[in-house]
Amino acid sequence: MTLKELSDLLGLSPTTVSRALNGYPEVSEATRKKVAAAAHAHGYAPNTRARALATGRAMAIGHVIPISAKHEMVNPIFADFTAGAGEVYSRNGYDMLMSVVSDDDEEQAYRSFATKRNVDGLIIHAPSLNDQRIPFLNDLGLPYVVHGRSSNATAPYAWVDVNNTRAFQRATELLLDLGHQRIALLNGLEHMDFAARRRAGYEAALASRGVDPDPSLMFSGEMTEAQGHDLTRTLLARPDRPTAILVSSMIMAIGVRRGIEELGLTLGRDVSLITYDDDLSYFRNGSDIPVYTATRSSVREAGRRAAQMLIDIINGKDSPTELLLEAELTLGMSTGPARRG
Amino acid sequence: MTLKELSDLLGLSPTTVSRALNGYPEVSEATRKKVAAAAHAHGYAPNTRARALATGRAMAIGHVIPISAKHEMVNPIFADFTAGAGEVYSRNGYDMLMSVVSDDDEEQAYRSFATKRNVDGLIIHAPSLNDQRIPFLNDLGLPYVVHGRSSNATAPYAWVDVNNTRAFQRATELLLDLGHQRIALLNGLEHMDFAARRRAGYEAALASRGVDPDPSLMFSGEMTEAQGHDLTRTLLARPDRPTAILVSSMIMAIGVRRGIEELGLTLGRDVSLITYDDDLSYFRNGSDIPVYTATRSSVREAGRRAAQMLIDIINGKDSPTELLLEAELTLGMSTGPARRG
DNA sequence: TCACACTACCAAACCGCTTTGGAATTTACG
DNA sequence: CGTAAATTCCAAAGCGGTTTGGTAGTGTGA
Repeated sequence: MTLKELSDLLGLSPTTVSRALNGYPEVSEATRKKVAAAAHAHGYAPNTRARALATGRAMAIGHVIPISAKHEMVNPIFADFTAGAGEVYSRNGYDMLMSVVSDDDEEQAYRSFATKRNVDGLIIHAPSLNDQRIPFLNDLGLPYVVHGRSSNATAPYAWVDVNNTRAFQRATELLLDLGHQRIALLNGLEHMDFAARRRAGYEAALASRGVDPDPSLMFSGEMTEAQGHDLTRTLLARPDRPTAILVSSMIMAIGVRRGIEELGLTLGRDVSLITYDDDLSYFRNGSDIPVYTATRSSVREAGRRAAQMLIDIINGKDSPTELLLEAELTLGMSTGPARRG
Repeated sequence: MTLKELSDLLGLSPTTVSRALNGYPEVSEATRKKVAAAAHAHGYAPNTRARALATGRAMAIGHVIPISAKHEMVNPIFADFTAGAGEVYSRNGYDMLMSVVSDDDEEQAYRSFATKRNVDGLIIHAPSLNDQRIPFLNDLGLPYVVHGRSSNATAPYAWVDVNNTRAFQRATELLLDLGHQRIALLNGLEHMDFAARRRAGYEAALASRGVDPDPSLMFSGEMTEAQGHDLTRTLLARPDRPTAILVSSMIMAIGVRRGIEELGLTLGRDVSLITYDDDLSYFRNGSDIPVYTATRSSVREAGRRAAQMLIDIINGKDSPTELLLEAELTLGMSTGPARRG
């Protein structure tokens, strides 16, 4: 069913039918009703491609999912972020276009979106400290929103981020309040912006209490379960082992827990643990009392906010283009007072 | 840069330029070279929307991500499946269109894809035993491939699936070989096809050894960590507690492990555990020796195969439209001989 | 009654590409 | 050399919508 067929059926011109369906005022209420009814009855919906060509708007947003070439790893938060963004898109009539590329080819993917003109905007994930995509995209002229920030960026850009510094500062302070002095940090890769900020928060808390940071307690790497386990085993084998561990991801925390329990130690009693929790839908942190004490922030909500921000930008609304979400610190069973050595 | 601009620049007609770029024979090698060079130099790529309109092909595949309205849960395997499929799509010039919908609205989402004509095919996830989407999509006339199968479907359909029955049969046999008699099954929701097949495999193995299945050891529900933990606690509190547990998902297995260890028991010694492992990139099962004994199959590879199958169907190749992948059974540290009561 | 402003509709151009149906030029052959 | 067959290119017609620039028809005020 095309517009022309529908208009022939109604004895109207395509112009009028189009206007009726798109809510233009130059059409009487009576015919608008008739048109709407007929469209519904015959299951007519405008062909996206034709409409996009005529309006110059693709009504689609592009997400580039980079895959670490080395580790073939997909960031586990994409699914939930995407779900949040997707809600907003469909509510606003936008499609979501995903492009899965090896992280070497990422720039090419953006360029291709731009020249092929099949999206109206982009969401950028996982920015590094000095992310080259930002100047690149500023040149490209396609609107975009970054999920996260890039500390060293010089030009302005739109972003939605969590206050990673504050979150880790508060978590560290809680551990210090509980009497912990040797606190290990299992962080993400430190060229990533979020990881650098988390470390800054951790160090700030230590500094404010006059505790010297011990570089041998600080790690950064891929946030996998195995990594969490292995690092924990190494850490706890030391004579001067830490009494608390601060972890950048729930998945890694699970590995930490495994390491702790393999040694016959009890989480929350022998070793305290606070983790960052992205509130992933398939990995809720306990049912009633959280298993892990955690700084929590919904990545799904971040997806919703970023999507809305991007749509606003595309539509020329001058709403704020920077949004800092606070993480909440929820007490679970993985923290307790430091035990006297 | 449009085709017309490029052709003006070259002093050629749009026709010739289009043909040169698309590899049609009616153009001399010399001009083809010239055109290709100019296109590259000016960064020209055809406007997807216009091309789609002209050719009648969207060059895009739709994925509908249903979100459980009740639990707001995103299936964690989507990310990896998507990554696999995405690789194949981009290699073949296809885009991937995602639509996130509450599972009540799923049919509407397919219909919308069909009437708006913005995809050439669909991938269907998580089929139930008697999935209504199959007859619905057969009527709709949009090619599709199902990730999984629907046992009660009457009409034929294209699918890529893992041999769930065989996988769970072998896993159960291994436990029986180790002397376990009371084996619990923590399964997914049993209206889902994969869960029903896994149970069938489990029951077949028990039957072949003359072990009576005990319905009180069989559970089905959402495969979350919390669920795994809670069920395990309940099971192990029983006087006639099972000596082994068979679990349908790695994430659930982590909860099972937590439950076991909270009771001061040791995994692989006091209680054996085999899990289904989808080989998720962010949750590799141990580094050298797997933590869990598992029936493993790469959901990423399934994504690749399903995508290729769909593209073949769209292009009218008559390659096979049914693909059954076998899971491998890998030994980890979570299984051991049954201990004498 | 006439000019003027609305209202309700429509014809045709356009978005940027592909493709059909020639037309012009070159090559091949008797 | 003349003609048939290739070769190489192009004009124009779609694809299915939106949008510009009208034109009838109705209502208002002088």
